[in-house]
Amino acid sequence: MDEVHVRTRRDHASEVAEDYVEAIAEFASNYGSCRSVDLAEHFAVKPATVNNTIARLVRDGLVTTAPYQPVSLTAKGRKLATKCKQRHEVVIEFLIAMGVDSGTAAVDSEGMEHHVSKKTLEAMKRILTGGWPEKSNGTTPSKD
Amino acid sequence: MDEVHVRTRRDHASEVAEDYVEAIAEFASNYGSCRSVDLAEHFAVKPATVNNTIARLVRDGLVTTAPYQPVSLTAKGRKLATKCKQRHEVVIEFLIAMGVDSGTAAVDSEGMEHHVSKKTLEAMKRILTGGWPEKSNGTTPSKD
DNA sequence: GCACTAAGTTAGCCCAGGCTAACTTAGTGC
DNA sequence: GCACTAAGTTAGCCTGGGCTAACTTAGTGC
Repeated sequence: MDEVHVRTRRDHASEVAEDYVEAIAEFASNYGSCRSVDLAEHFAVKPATVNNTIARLVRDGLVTTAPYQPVSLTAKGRKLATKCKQRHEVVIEFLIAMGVDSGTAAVDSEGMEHHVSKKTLEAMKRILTGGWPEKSNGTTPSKD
Repeated sequence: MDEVHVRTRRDHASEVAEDYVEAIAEFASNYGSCRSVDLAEHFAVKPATVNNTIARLVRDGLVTTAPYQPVSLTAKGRKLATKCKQRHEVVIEFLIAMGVDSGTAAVDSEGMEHHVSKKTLEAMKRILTGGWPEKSNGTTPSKD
């Protein structure tokens, strides 16, 4: 299955976009709006880099902005942000439940979340609410 | 903690290198040697791309090669390959133990493994051998 | 030993995502 | 209302990791 790597590369491409919309939503909800400088600080990158990235997000229909104006999410961007935030929270919670300290959980989840498929996410939720699967009760061989 | 993102970006940079040394070790052990065409097929990329990547690996002291010759790992490369392989195996095994089907586990692990820290890996091993942590038995606040 | 094929190489291109340096704009103080 | 500062923008550069197209090399058949 070399398609595996194709998929992984595809996930990769949208990572920064996902991180940005998530952060933008966070700033908007905490401070009413999200400025470039907020994002630059949050991601530890330079303002010019933020500008670059925002341009791509605009191109991809995830955010809107105007010169010297804060950025805001489109409906599409908001939807993605919500999805990412929920996924991120589940992953962190899961790591902590595994016994990982919260600092490590924060770092690891940041990288991992983008590669956690819907199915794996469901498994995490299942375990968080219902506990670890008793023995091998089937592994329900789903068709991919 | 915006250092989080710095770390994630750093992990990122070495992902391809890790995947390559792992694959090279695999081919070497299965077929005695590893050719460019093997890697191209395995990662679903073009031969020219493999060449590019190999050049970086040589630069970074992970592999050695000569024109029209198979590539082989340096000691450093072998060490990295071993580490990655073990980590990869633990992650897959863990996902499957979680109740994720093996196809999904293969894909997800491919992306996730590079972001799984030593501590999270230890937690996975602990759970695989000793079971899910009963209640919150401390979370042993390690000092990062 | 020559031709053909498969493998590998080289050059030149693209995009993502970083950077610096230099500039412009907006907002505040006085 | 002007000056200063903080924020944002623009241009130009770099690396990683992809690509195509055209070439070279190695190995095989006959």
